[in-house]
Amino acid sequence: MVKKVIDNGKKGVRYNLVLNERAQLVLHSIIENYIQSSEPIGSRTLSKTIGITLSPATIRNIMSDLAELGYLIQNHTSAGRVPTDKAYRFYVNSLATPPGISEQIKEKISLVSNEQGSQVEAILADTVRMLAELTKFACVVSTPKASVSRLQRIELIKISEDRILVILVTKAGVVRDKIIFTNESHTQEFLNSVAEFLNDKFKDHSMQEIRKEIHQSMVDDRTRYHDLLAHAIRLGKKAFELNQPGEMLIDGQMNLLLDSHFHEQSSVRSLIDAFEQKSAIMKILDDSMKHKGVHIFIGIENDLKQLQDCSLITASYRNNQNVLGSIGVVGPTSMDYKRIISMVDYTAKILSKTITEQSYD
Amino acid sequence: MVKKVIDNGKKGVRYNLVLNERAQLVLHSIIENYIQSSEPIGSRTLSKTIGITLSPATIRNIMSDLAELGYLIQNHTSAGRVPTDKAYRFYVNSLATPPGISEQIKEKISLVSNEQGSQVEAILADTVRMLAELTKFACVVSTPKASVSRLQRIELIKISEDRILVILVTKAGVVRDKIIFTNESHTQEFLNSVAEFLNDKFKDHSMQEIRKEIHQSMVDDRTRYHDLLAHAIRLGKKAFELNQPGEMLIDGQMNLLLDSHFHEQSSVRSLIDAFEQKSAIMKILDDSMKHKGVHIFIGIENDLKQLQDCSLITASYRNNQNVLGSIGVVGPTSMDYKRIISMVDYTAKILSKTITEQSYD
DNA sequence: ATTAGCACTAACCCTCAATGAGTGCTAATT
DNA sequence: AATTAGCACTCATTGAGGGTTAGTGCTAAT
Repeated sequence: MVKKVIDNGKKGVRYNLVLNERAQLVLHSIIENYIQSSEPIGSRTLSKTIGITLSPATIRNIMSDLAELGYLIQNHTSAGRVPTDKAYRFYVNSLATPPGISEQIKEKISLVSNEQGSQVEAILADTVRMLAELTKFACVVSTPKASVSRLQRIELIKISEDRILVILVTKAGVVRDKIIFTNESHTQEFLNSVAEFLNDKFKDHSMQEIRKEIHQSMVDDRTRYHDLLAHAIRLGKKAFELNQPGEMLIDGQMNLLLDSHFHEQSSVRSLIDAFEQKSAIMKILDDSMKHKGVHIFIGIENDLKQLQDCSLITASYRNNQNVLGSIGVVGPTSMDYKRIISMVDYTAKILSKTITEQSYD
Repeated sequence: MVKKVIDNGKKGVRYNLVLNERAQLVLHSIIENYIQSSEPIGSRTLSKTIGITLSPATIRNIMSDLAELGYLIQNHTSAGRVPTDKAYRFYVNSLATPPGISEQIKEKISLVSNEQGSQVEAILADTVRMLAELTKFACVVSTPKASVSRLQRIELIKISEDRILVILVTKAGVVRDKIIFTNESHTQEFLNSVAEFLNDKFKDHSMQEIRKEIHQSMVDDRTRYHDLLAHAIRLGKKAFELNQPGEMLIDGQMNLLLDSHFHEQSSVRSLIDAFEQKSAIMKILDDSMKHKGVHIFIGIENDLKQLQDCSLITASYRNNQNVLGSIGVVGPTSMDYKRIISMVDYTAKILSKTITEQSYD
């Protein structure tokens, strides 16, 4: 029978990582209580709500040890204790991944964007809005990465003497348009042949590949002697240039401002800035695309300073070809992890399903 | 010499609309003070800041009358007075329209979206963001109305057996894409001829006109005997169907939440809802498109309940053909009208200029 | 018609004491 | 040896009392 909060099997080495079962139970209970109430948890309260019979005094001792180990902190001497980021990390690690989810919520998530023929962007917008409404936190989703998307079709439309509208349709169903400028004037017929050429050559290739291949062609001697080819390559280079830095949709930022956890903190302003700049959050979403399943970033685990009072729950979505992007929730570190994790996980799955059906294959 | 606050030239008829000059001056001064300080204005304070020499007692009398006429209210007996919506209406009506604007601000506004070849949506997004930053309030802009835009070009792209991607480019430079479903499968070549036909027939027509003409054609007997024509009309009907309900871009909502005027009120939640629904605000923007110049909606003048603690300043923007949409600022009723009006006015002008240059003509 | 004077009001701020939830420590109990 | 009861202590929170202040409305004097 284990007897101390810390029990690594060796005497003398006191501050180690392993908590005995009872300590784990206490910590678990404190965290769940705190998630519910958002108020510091005292030993008396806990001794009532915790399952087993344990006097306040005993709990105090355990809590004291947990505090020493960095799982809990006190705001002041005579206050209850509050979980630290380390505690939340312990908590989410101990959760079965992903936790269950009620049928009711499942249905709400599934009902989003069942309109036939919706564009991908619209699906994403609907999804992120739904998730924000459901979680009452801020939600973000990155649009399908241009570099990994495969070309379905390219169109070139002459809109003035020196401007050409380029339309790129990817297999994932994303339509991107941009305007490129030319020095020489082309007829629409000529542009059609160029587009046809590019379609033939690059259909099903990823944007990344296409850019590489175009670069290759440009150093290729043959290009210089073939008029259509030369023009196609020149225009193609401009058309496939990565100028879309990858978009991100945000919804429910307001929820954060109304949330009591942020309402009183001065960090609100900087949090907003983080959202407005987008790039930093985008980076987190990008990173999480590389891994499978749900990702969790708790407080200080976030590189970004402004997010160190928040937790991020992310999950990637995909079609049957590629991982396309990821979706995430930003909330206070004391969020209801079970609930949010399961929602994000399920939403990502439904989103993947919807987008796969929508893909042009 | 006028002797009473109210002076309409007739004795006995006391509560009328005309304020004498001194009363106007007092009211004006109260409003400008309040806009500056956001704190109730007392007679003592005012007697110091107001230009002419006037004892607090006299001012008290005038203020009392103004209160009776509904220009001022007191939160409690021993507090200073605060302007009502009616007062702000008086104030903005008395302003030279539009007030001047500093060169520094002009420059900031002009610097937005000077990137060559930006898409209209990008220009609008940049503009609304700039305006939000400048005003520190929430800003909205409606994207060019589809119905009045003139067709520059239509493209039909086959993306699967039963799906066609429609790309509409308007003269104003807006690119819209949507997917339509067909029962029968067409080759890309056929779609090209259909698109060519539609381009020939409808280029430079407004979407509204096009829909009408298509409707006409469908009841026309000839259509039935001409295969290409019949298909073109059938596909065209779907392609030009108005499914884009008119978009709206919002920025700086956060500014409102951080604004002290809203921070403490319970109306925050409903204000956010108003923004999320969009439709109500969209309607206001649409209405303001019909009139020229800057439009001002103060507090209760807004039909929408949730906006009755706000004022809206809007102005329409246009290219050299049509009024396209409008841009607006949403802030507290006690906003600095001079500043905001001039900013909105100037921004709308710059936006019109930029978009006109961008138009495909 | 204007102003000075005065009584009155209500918010705001400060202090102070009581309350209560919570702790840490020690000694008694199991 | 672990657990618990008891107790002294801490500190945020609350509410009452009192002074201060900015402001009003009314009346009488100018």
